[in-house]
Amino acid sequence: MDKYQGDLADIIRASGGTISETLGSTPMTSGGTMTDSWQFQMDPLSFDDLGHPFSSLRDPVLFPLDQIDMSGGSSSFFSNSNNLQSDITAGFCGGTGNSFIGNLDHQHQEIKKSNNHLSKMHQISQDNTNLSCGDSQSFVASPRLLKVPSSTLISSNGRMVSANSSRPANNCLIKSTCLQISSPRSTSIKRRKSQAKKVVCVPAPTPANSKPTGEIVPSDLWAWRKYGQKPIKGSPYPRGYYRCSSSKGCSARKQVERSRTDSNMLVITYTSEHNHPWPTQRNALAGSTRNQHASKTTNPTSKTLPTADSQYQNSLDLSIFKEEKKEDNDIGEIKCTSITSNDVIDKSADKRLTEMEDSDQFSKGFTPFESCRPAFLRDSINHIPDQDFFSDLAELEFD
DNA sequence: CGTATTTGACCCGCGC
DNA sequence: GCGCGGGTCAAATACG
Repeated sequence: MDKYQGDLADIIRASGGTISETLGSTPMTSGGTMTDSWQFQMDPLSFDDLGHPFSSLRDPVLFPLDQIDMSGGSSSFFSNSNNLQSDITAGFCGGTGNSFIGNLDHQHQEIKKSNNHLSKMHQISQDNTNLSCGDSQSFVASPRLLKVPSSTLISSNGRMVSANSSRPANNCLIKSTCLQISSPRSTSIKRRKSQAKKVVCVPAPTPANSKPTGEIVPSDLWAWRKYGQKPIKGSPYPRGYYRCSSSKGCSARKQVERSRTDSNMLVITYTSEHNHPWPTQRNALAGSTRNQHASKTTNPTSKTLPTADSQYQNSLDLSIFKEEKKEDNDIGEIKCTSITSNDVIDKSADKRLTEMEDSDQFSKGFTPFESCRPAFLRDSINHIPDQDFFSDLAELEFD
């Protein structure tokens, strides 16, 4: 394979993270379905710094992908190979220093290359338009699966989010984010293509009254305002366009669409970064109040449908994922315990966290999110790649 | 009245 | 250059 050299100014960052759950202790196989795999109704962004959609981008952590089988279905996650020669996409995940990553055949292999995450990467290309989270061949078999090795409190919207408490979680798998780095050839690519993007896949919240084509969008800490919707060729589902409404002039945007192959999955693409601090809880809920109300009063056939954020937020549970056991060579199981639920959505995240910290749960071994977040992620967020980082990256050879 | 959503029109990148 | 498709704009509308 040719040698690709990245350019610092030519880096396109695209990442996403999600969490899935295996069925019991049985690892997912390439023949599995995402429907079976995804049980958590949580915002994958929670693994960022309390929901910052781009926080992971500040410091991409690159995993050696030589342990990952990128053949067959794995690579089909990025199914468009038109840009194979020009784009380098390096997968990376968050986790502890001794994280586990890889496809199903390797997920128990330990990767200990903290000193050189760039040792090897696998070149793949990405075309957001072809993302198909629900495609078992493309996503379940994706190598971007990471077990969470440490106790993890999942947070979203500045709140604690949870999995469906009716079904205890066992092993939690985090689909890693991706770092897409273009080659010098792509410097000529127009702005639209070179925008930083972060693509995440999440299970589509499905309130009882939602429609199959629903517009239920998992919320994050930011306030979003919908400014457009377009039908997408080849997809039965429209794509919604949202921009940040927390701050005037913020260029952050996101697109939400349903997976073409699994309507239970949502593909959310974040573009641009927020240019302002975290919104307050009140701001974060801006726009949802009306819709929450509307969802209760509006005729289902009404032209104005309730937004997804409000409905989804209503269904959020507050949960803690506790590491059940941990072995030297394995990460053990992570158990999900639901603590609170619907009645807390109007409280601030801080208050919730405080309540949780004061509860007996913590005294019995649960830890708050900030402290139990995988150290690997913590460190990565606090560390900004320096020039050497990218120099090393540029000198990588891919075969 | 302020804010959010809807939706057709328009703009623009991109392939042919 | 042309047409397609995706992204954005902005007027109309809905709602509190």
